[in-house]
Amino acid sequence: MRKTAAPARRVTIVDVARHANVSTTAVSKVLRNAYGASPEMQAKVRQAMADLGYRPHAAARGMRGQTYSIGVMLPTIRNPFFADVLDGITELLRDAGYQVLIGPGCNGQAEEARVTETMIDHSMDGLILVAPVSSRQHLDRVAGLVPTVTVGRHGRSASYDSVADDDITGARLVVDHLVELGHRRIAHIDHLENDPDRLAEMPNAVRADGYRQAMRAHRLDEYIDIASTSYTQEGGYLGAQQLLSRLHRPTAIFAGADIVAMGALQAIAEAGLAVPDDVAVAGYDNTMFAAFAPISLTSVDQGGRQMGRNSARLILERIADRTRPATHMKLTPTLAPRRTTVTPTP
Amino acid sequence: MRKTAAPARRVTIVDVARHANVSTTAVSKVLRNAYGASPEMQAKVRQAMADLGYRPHAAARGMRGQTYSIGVMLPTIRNPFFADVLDGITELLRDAGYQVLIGPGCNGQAEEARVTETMIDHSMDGLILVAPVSSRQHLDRVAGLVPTVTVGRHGRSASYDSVADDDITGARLVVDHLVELGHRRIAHIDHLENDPDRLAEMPNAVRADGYRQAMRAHRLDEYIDIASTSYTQEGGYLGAQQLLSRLHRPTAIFAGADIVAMGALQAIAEAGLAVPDDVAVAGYDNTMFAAFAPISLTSVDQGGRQMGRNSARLILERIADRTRPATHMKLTPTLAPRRTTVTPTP
DNA sequence: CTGAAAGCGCTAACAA
DNA sequence: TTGTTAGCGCTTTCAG
Repeated sequence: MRKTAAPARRVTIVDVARHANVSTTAVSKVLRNAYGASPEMQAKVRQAMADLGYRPHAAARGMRGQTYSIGVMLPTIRNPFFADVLDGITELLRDAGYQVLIGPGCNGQAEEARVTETMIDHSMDGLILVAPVSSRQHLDRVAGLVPTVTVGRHGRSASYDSVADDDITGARLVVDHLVELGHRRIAHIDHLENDPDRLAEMPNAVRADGYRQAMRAHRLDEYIDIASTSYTQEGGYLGAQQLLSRLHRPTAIFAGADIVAMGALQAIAEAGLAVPDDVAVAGYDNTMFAAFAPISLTSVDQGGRQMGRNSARLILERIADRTRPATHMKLTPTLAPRRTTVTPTP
Repeated sequence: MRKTAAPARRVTIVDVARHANVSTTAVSKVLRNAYGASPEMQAKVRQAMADLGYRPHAAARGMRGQTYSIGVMLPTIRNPFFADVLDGITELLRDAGYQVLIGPGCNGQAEEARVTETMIDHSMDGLILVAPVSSRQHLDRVAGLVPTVTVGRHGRSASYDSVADDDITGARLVVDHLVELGHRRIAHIDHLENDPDRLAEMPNAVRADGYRQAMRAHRLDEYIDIASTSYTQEGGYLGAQQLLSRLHRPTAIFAGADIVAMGALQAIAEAGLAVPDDVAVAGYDNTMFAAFAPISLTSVDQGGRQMGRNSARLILERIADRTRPATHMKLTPTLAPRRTTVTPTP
């Protein structure tokens, strides 16, 4: 009764064609909804596909045409903000009949190159790169090989589309809010950045710039104080420790991301200080954890889900028309004030 | 000067072969470190590959041989526990020269089937399925097509390997701990499960069983109380609300996962109750957020990273030998007691 | 509207 | 040890 250990040959278009008494070309056409297949033929072929449980082999399709799959690179899956972005992406692509595969967390250019190459090697039809740290040169090379969209990053390249948040405004929202509450010693925790490209294009760098601009606008130049660590929980912890050990410690800390604020809160708690009375804290991204009651973190909402949806739309457009000029979207953030800056009035 | 919009043809083994004055077979052999290539030939070919910036086309390789890539399916990227598992997986596979692609969050069997099919369609060499909810039938079918390892799930199939946590022991650790602290009304928040397969195999169901067993062992049968919602933050929130509205409300809540405990803490805070004095809380997974000071959640550590590493090792073994008998590993968890159950003695 | 045939980049038999 | 050849499953000319 049982087949031998032979790994169960796949159903191919040849099988479908035979079953439906048509040519493989016909099957291929139906599969792609291509022009040149009568309704009867369509019906016959679809029936045969259903009967045989046929599934197109993406790898094989990729050798000549499209694979109908999109690669998404996320910097890390530990930052819940990226989950929001991903939700937006999959929501839209799923409905469009595209499959989504994710490249795993990466730190630095080498890792990113590995991930992008892997996706190209798998003949993905398009790439969505979330907050990539690679050089413009690398991004342009990738975009030359496959339609590409960046999310979060600010550069306006001619070879790929982008969706970004207006981080200057986002930082200003936080500083304005804190100043209004009476703070002057407002410090910032940043993701350390040296590369000149990234200094101009990465969201963290732009946020730091926005912070500086806003402080100056309030004539608080002398209180500008940035701890450069990294956009991780540990980075926030170490950054806050630095800031708290200043001769005059800040009364408010603006962390560049919610996950950074998490670490900062940890350091503040360990130092025996109270939030927001001793030190107020604000984050960025308005993730689930910011809204989480025991934390209740003031944060900037950049609409991650919407950014994801937009990037998906852009990649589909670019796949449809590779020659259309690059589109660059910039979304306006809003502030969600919570308990880490505002003491609730009873 | 510039090339036309032609999408830059890829470097293939034909190019490499021509450049090195050898056959394509020779190049293929070098690429695979296969037997039958002299050192000089190896050197020549490798040089040519470097000169031309050659990269193997995974999709094409997949049509005849291996793609050297593994698909990892995660139930969701919102649960930080899965990040630990993923870290263990990538750490090991990267060193083994394998690429890793991740299937995006899925809820329910239909979504899981989509993801597994997608990975099979991309000719992945192996699949690591983390806490899959699919039927055994589906898993066996998948495992028949491609080497497969499950993580977290308990069933001992003959067709795929598995790595699981001893969830019975884990639940007992929590109950013992709470009983020792004087608790009797210990309630549990579970992930609702109806399917008989999953009732026996899913970690959540086994944890609930372990909870019941441990309560009975302490002669606390009458206090057994389970709120069945889901393993999400919202599930924890709703589950805790249910439990807190009981006529006699529990003095301790054992949440089936840290992320569930997060939601429970939110509900408790909103109810104006204190942790751990009014209600003690324990979670499962010992994620970063359990260790996070403002939360400081008592939790069971099942060693996610180690589970990931083990699953990666198993998949490599199975790729190397498809006929070897299935291996099933079970790891023993430990308890990490923290402030949500134990008031620090000053 | 339909189908035969060539070929995508690679690997696996087989021959030399 | 090396090279020749025939596909893998699909799409794409190009005839019918």
